[in-house]
Amino acid sequence: MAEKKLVEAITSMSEDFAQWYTDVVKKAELIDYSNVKGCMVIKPAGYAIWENIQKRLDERFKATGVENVYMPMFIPESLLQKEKDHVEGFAPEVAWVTHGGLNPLQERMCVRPTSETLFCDFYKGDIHSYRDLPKVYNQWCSVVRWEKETRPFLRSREFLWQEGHTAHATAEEAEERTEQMLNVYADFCEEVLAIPVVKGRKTEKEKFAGAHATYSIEALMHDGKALQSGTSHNFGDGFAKAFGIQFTDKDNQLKYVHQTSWGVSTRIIGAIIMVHGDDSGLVLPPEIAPTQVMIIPIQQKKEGVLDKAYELRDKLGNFRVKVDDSDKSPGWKFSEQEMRGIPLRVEIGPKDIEAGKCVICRRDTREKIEVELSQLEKAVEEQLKKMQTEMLERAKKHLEEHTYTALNKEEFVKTFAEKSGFVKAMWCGETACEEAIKEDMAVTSRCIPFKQECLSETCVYCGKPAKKMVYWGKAY
RNA sequence: CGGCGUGUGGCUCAGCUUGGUAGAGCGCUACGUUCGGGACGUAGAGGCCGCAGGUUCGAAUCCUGUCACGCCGACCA
Repeated sequence: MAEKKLVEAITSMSEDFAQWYTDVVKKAELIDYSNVKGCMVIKPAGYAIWENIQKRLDERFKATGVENVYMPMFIPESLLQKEKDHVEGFAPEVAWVTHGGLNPLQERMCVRPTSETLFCDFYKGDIHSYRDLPKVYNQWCSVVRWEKETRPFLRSREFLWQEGHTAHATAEEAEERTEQMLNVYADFCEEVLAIPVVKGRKTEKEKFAGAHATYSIEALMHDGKALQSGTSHNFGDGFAKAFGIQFTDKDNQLKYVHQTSWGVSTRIIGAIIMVHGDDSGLVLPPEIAPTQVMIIPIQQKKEGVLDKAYELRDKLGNFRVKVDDSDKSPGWKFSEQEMRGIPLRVEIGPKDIEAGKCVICRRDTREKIEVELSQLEKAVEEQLKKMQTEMLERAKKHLEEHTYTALNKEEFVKTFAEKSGFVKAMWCGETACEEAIKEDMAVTSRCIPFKQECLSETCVYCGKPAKKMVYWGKAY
């Protein structure tokens, strides 16, 4: 695809990827910076994407029996401290509320960085019998983590997400749910967002504070950096024991529940931008695009042009379609549509009307096609479908082409020095070795993929006997 | 938390070295001509120069302090 730079205001990706990202986020009007450091205003164009993500994910959740609830946003300090690893993991980045109005609180409360403790506290009182299980709750909310370095969507001090929290009678059922939700995320990413992901398990070092096991989906951005795009945790009965969540089972024995939690955040919007975007701006997969088709009238003041544009809009009622009837020039509108990543553009002017045709143009390839007006609906449907499919294919190709293998330390170091992407390599399974790799190469383990391969018998870094194949990478 | 950088109309910035009536481009408003890849003309509106002290006859400019934001690291969804 020819990457002709059409919009001056957007820095090209190859020149400065970080600046490109910021430019796109701003020019596509997804967000604005706010007066609170690290907190962003999500503007209509950005929020509409999130609403679609919510809608499409929520329907997939519900299909697996999930019910939505809402928990308080404050967590008393004593509650946060109940699970040791958990509090150690989150304490450095929580925001504290110390006053109610003018009076100091008896006990300070943090603004939830995540809600495990609240769900546990609730489940303790709500679960008594095996008949009360499983609990498969989810909430859509915002959480606060006092990050030091922030970036729009990728890392902000307050962000929107969903967090599912479940309680089960058996360890097997909890494990099943953990994997089920990871698959829901992975399928959603591929089918709706056109983002291929690597599914796997996190190492001990990278797993969630308090979890027995953490699974994640890892996506590869255009610059070769990895982005953890969704996580699913199996808590075993660790939290249950810390919080005393017990039930009487069928065999009249008192048992602890087994829990899971899983989440996807607005960070995924960052993934959409960095996987699909180009030098002209955002490129949205048709499935998730708030506006799928923008109709741009040419010479709109000429009689009949706008009427025709509105007529086409009504005819395309099955799609999310808009007419840009502002009095900007057509060229302006083209650029605007491209920066915003609207998948399809329909150009309609006097010449077209006379010929009974119009021009449609795909955002990703910029391919222009002349279409008979009578065939427009069909053509739009076809092009949107095709675009969705090809976007996934392109992203898959990028992922494959930027996934390397390394058999020994020399190759490992060399690959990361010369390339950017995932490197598959064997690992001994020791945290000390993983830490040394990070220290030495600024590379972290992304996951231990479910699809294991045996590349060699020894650890790529320390040479000890290898236990697992791991995806390594530089991460956001 | 360390390193770097920036605060001047809505936006991007010039002016600061060497103190002397606040500037440009874009955007905005009105009217007209335009319209197939960011059109043009004419007229207009809009700024106690981040904040607080200080030096000076006089501070956007010099000094001190402070706040905020951005980028790069370490830490994290």
